Amino acid sequence: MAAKEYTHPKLSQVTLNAALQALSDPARVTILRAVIESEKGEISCNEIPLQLSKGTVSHHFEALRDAGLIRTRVEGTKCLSSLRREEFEERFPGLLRLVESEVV
Amino acid sequence: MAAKEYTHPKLSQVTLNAALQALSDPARVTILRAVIESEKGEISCNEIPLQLSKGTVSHHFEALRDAGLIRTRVEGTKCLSSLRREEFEERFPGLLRLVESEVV
DNA sequence: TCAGAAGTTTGATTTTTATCGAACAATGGT
DNA sequence: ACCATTGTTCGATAAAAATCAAACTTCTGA
Repeated sequence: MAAKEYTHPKLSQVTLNAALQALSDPARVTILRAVIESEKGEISCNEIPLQLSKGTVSHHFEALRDAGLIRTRVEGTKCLSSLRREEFEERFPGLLRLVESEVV
Repeated sequence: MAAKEYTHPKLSQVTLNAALQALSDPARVTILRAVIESEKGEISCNEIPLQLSKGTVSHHFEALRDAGLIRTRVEGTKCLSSLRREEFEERFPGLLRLVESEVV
């Protein structure tokens, strides 16, 4: 779908707790990494390597959005998400790095 | 009580997910900050400024211990917990700083 | 104009986590 | 020896989060 206008919080409105909460779910970290590693810096919902229903994936994207981690824009019938790297980094320095560097 | 010997994981055994999970609960963050700010670097369970039952507080301490955030030792009839700052910092650089610096 | 694709939303279910109160165990002081 | 203090553990309950399936919306392309 589309015509949906996504809302993105200012990073100043995001609490550390909300950020940690969002990052403490393995599925969301997988999604976030997929976003980060996507070729064009943008990825659509159904490109995620997870065995989860559409609804669930949609919820996880919303959670990441609400935590200020990603931004989403509509493009035709799909919606593309990308990392809000600079803003998030400024708000919570070093946190993204942990998620990105962690191998285990 | 005592005679209980607490087990502390090696930091290498702690996953980022477990650490974030442990830190994503407000009560545990409150406890952790109390540990950090305690005069002698050690604090006992019932010195925590929270309206939670003994059992619940005990569980939270266990969670922090399992996440490699604190170490606990027995001293007479009480048990004293302190921050595993260096080890945790080495494993997850910058994470503690966020918890400590966050005002909101 | 119609079918298919892409997400969202809703309602229900399951799983996980937090919480409490009570029973229990070890210690220290009296 | 007691008993109060300090935590732990257990069983039950409640609250929160994840998940799915199905219905729905919007867009695109035939």
